[in-house]
Amino acid sequence: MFEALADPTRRDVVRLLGERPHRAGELAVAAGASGPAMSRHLRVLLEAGIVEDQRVPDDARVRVFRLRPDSLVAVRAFLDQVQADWRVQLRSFKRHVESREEQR
Amino acid sequence: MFEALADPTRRDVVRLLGERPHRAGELAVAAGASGPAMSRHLRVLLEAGIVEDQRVPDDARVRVFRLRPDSLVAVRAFLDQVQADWRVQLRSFKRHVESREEQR
DNA sequence: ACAATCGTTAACGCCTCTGTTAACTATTTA
DNA sequence: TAAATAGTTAACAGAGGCGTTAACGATTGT
Repeated sequence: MFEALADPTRRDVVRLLGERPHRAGELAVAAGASGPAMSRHLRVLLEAGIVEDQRVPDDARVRVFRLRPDSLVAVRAFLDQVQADWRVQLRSFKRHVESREEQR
Repeated sequence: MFEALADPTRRDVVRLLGERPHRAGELAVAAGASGPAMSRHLRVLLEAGIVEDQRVPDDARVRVFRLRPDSLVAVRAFLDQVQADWRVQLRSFKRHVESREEQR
């Protein structure tokens, strides 16, 4: 998940697929990567469940990739948990300061 | 940013620091990492701006690390942008389908 | 002064990730 | 049938990430 998004080229792909579905070759050009390189990036994203592919009926050579937006919830969940904990931490720190002030 | 969070040990550290500040040694034990390994993980997180450190006045040997929760906004911004684009995409797809249905 | 503690840095080896070139499969077109 | 197109796979090399052990610097306690 995070590992899959660690690569800048793959983040570009995710951004591009956020806008609209793309074919493999389009992604390679748009992201400035070679064919083979893009192919492996796409496999990583597929295995991470971040994208899905589909062959178009007209031309069975091309693969169209699209985003699976629900897949990013895991990343968001991580952030949510950390920041929720942080708020609890802040609250207890605030209590601590206030109790010290009462002692004056 | 994403690179810093790509490592599971570092994500553990971020989770732990979400709960409360920790000393370097505590983090090493809690995350099951050796001292030197943790030291370098912490440097990565520092350089990514995800954590900050502070030496305690009582004992100048220990370093206390705490989270900088505002630093994670960049990650959240990435997700927000992608998912906002996705919603636009969905909307235009819906229009497309509806216009096809009108043709029947 | 001496020993113990906290944490970092250095040097090494290993493994994984990434890109490139070349070859290959499958499909479409001339 | 032959050539062109879309994309993947294979084999190689380079670079960087990660962990370990050993040594080090700084601080604290006896």
